[in-house]
Amino acid sequence: MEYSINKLSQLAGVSTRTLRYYDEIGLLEPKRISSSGYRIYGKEELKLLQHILLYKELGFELLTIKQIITDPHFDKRRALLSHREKLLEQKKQIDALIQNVNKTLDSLERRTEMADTERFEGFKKEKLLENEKRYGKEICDKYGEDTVEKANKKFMNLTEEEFKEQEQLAQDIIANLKEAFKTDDPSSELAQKCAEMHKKWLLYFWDQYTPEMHANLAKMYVEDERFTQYYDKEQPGLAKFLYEAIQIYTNQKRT
Amino acid sequence: MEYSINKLSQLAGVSTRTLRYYDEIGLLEPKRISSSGYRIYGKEELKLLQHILLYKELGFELLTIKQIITDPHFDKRRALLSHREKLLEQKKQIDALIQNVNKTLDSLERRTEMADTERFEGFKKEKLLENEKRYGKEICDKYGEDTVEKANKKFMNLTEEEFKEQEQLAQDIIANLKEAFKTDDPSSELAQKCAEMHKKWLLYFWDQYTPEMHANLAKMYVEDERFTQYYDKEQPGLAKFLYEAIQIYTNQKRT
DNA sequence: ATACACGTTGACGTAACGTCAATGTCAACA
DNA sequence: TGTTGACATTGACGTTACGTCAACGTGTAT
Repeated sequence: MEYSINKLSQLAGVSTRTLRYYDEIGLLEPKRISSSGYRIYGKEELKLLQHILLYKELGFELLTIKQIITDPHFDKRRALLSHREKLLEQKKQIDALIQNVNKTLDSLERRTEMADTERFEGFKKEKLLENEKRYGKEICDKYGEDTVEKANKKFMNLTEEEFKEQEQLAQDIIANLKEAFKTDDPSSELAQKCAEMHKKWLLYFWDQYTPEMHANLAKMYVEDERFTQYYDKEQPGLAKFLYEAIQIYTNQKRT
Repeated sequence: MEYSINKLSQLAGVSTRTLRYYDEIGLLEPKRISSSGYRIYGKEELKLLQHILLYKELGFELLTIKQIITDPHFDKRRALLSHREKLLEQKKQIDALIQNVNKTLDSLERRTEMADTERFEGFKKEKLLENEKRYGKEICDKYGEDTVEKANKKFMNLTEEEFKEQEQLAQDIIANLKEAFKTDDPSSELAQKCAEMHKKWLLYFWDQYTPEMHANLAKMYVEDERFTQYYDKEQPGLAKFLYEAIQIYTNQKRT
């Protein structure tokens, strides 16, 4: 029994375009070509095609399928195992995305449903959520969940006034830092004042302070681009400058 | 503060190609273009870009993101909800794929680990698995799990000899059917003999037989391409011919 | 002779960029 | 002032697995 491209496509339930494509990439070639150039397939090709479709249903790429069916020594078990790993990985990613979407939905609902009196509390919660989404794991890993918990609690206890002070202070630090940056000397008086202001700012969120912790945080300012960016968007190099200023500042404190 | 394309890309952690692409599709255009044609971005663009990346992390398509950020009346909640649905759907699909891969792995292991004495049992199990993978749900839905269970059990009880008989019979049916097909008359003697042979064949798997069940199955031969294909691969139209022969055969039986 | 179904190759489009290539611009240094 | 090197531009191809034309050739029935 021989089949034209149309018949084979109907038997197997794929489009003729698909068969032509498989021919093109050498995945499934017709048994022979008729004098007028028509593709002619045989029973073998039908079987092969069914094999191909089986693997396709498992989500394999055509290139991989080609290897599987052309090389009979190909280790199918290994291929299946690694493929399963890939699928599990994908599943994990999708789960993470779903969680992420859920969080975003949460914060959205909070914002719309919040009464005016609760607005500030909701606002802070949202900031926390945002923060968690951006840095979540890393911070916990570095400082321990306990420390993070405490910081969050302190943050939630801020009054609206304190919050505004803190914001203002953050702005002042940047302004002074920009000035100090011109001197290009992180040990300059102004730069050291910035480091001190930065410490004061931290105490809005931390309930204990050690020079080590301060120096450690500063290191993150240059190592993690998400922090770097906060200062560098005002002036490239500002994050590193602050880092150096804080190193000098905390070294003096420790001696 | 103004940023060149390179600075912005570093601040936000994306490639310059990405920024050019976003410009190309009108997702994020620079604040202005310098006299020499350079793209120049401002702080606003940085913020917008961060928003874009936020949505991108959630797995939104760029086209959707464009709508979200350009139209402030866009219903973000609805977008998030429907997006979550999409993700859940994807997750379900991946789960199904994983199950499928697991089954395939199972049947593979059975084949390799099987001792010679168990070969035939393993072989039958594999056939069943294969079958289940191909038709699983539909058959159960049509006949009820109970009937399917019984049929599977009967199948597993076949001796090697019976199995071979059954295979031979299936081949004979096709051969006769091809002959009968030439007459183009499903009520012809030969065609009716085929219907009877088909009944006999069925009794290898079914422990009860009614003309209704037989006629019903025949209907599936023309309605479900996976069955059609089994006969049509020998001769287009064969499945339908058998269907008609069986209809006539069972109608006579019922009157 | 004509109609009509069926076949062919070739090309573009998809999503979101990566990766060249060819060429222009800018600041700094010898 | 010429040159170097970093940075910018546009343009184009490649990626995956086909869908969807277009332009054109074949086979068969009327």
